[in-house]
Amino acid sequence: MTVTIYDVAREAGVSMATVSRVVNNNPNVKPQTRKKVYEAIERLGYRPNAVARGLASKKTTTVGVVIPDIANANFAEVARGIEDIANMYHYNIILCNADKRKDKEIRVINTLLEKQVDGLLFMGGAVTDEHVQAFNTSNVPIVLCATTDEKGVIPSVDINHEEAAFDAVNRLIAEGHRSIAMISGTLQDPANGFARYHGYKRALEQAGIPYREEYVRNGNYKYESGIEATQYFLSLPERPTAIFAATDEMAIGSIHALQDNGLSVPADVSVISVDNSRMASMIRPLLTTVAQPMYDIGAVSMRLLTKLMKKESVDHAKVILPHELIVRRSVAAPKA
Amino acid sequence: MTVTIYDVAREAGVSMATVSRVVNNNPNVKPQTRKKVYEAIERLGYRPNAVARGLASKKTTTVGVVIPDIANANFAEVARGIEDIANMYHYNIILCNADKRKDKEIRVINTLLEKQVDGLLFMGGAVTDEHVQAFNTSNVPIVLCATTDEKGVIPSVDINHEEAAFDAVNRLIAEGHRSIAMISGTLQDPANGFARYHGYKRALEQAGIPYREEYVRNGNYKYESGIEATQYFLSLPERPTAIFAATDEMAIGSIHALQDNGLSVPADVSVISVDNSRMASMIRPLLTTVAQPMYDIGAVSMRLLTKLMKKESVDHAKVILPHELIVRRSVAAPKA
DNA sequence: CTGTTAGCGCTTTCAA
DNA sequence: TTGAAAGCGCTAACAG
Repeated sequence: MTVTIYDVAREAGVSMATVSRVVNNNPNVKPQTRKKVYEAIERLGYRPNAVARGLASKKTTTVGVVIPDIANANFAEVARGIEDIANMYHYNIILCNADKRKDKEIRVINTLLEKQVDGLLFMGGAVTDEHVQAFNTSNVPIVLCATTDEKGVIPSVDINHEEAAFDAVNRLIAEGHRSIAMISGTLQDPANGFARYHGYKRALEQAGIPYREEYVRNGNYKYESGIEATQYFLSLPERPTAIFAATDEMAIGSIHALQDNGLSVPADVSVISVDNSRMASMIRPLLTTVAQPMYDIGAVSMRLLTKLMKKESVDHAKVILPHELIVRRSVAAPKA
Repeated sequence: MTVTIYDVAREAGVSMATVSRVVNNNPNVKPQTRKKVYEAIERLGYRPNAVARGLASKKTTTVGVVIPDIANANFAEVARGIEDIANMYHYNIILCNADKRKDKEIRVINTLLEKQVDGLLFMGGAVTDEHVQAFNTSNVPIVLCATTDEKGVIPSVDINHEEAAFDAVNRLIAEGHRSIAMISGTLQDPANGFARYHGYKRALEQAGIPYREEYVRNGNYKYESGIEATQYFLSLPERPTAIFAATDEMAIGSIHALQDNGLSVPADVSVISVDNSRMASMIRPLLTTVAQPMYDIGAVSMRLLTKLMKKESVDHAKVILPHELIVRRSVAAPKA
């Protein structure tokens, strides 16, 4: 039924070993022999069985990727970065959604390891001891992608979320704002949530602006929660002159809530966020936001993983990619 | 180093076969024996090797997915549908981006087949004879996802793009519009491009509205091309009262181009499209658009594939999922 | 209910 | 430069 390396060997009048050498581009084969083998392969329509190869060689040229949700634009962008570089190094990707749920994360880590992936790329929620423990049940290299572990023991590539938020809020302060509200993510989320909230607080502190409880509202990263939070801010006796949203989507919700209430952005209220998603340049006014290099996070972490898999030495196993403030039109000085 | 089924067998004082039975939940094992085996597994930290299992059983519980671009929101949504159902049936997904480029598509189909996937889900550009030929080099079931082959021989799940476009344009006509422009995709693309263009033409025809060359402008699905096309329409001596865009993104570009030119949507010009992406409800005015059930396309095609992989009989191997017009606020009657 | 025994298709020493 | 042979870790008859 299926043609194997053995069939090719017989057809070409050589041994299996030689066919194997040809298929794997081993230079120690006489050109003439090589030609014979190629012809036999062609004639028989031979296709190497990667599973058998994997068993024999203990390498699958496959890496596992655990991702919170591939339908999320940010993660999809990371995934694309991963795949492009993987491709370049002839690796394939097994993709598993885990929705930032610890049990699911642990489970997929294990099935990925069962599949004998050569390496693992992990994006998720907090990286707990339990995760680390799961990682340690095997020797395959791991890199954390767009997250870090608290202990800082696992290689990772990420941006500095705290600093990104800090920069965004500082921009508002530089413009003259003193009444700055924040639409945050869930504070349980270490990266998008907690760190950004802290950046906000630090910026306020540094500028000597008192922190006000009622100026912080938790959202769920989504458009609707941006609307909801903004409506709440508008109901306050003293409404903020600027709003910092932890994500573009919430910022857009905020802008629309403002506009739907007859307010103008940025004339009446300024809005800033972090992400720089496609949508940031697809609304009016164009959104000022801090760009996160999602594609690069994926690409760099995959590149790092290839090095780890080849046991190459790696100088810094913790890489922080730079973010950048993209100034567009949603921020202006507060009204006098 | 690594603990194998053999080690477990020895530790538990049974044969490999018995361990295998336990691991695979074969009911023919005395509960007591089962318990002994589980304990040995626990003690040794045994983790089955899926590669070895794959070689022996000729099943990898892995399916290959070729996708144009995971960073594209529509495809990412499909991918999520696929993954969820795959998960449910205990399959894993190997994901390959192929950018709708035939050479890349053929290449990844082959590497996926080398990896001995149990099934293949294909999303891409046109499905040519060359594709079919590549599919036929193996016996693994294939299903086309959000595409169809011209010959109609391969199982597939998709929506009726022509009809979706037809419905959208009809809505405009029902509203009283007679000057309807279209921002199309590239006509080489069978689904999003050509079919939607045809739906547009057919709707016009049926309503007895003459087709006008200058009212059709090719875009590339992106926001910017929606802007560009709309600016062109506005430069026409007789400008259209309504615009049909082949994608939401182009529609949003169109709306902004209109607004940036001081026109109001829908008071001055109506805009309609197809996709119903998240963004459709994240702009002002809210976009009227035909919803494509992307997640379901993924889910249903994966479900179909599981049946094919189990050699279950399948009544209809060509499934067309229903689309639906989502009426929001970007369409109104033309000015008198 | 359990064990024995062949492979699955390939890579990889080791010799020649 | 080539071949022989021993596995890689597991499943799947088959026998008992």
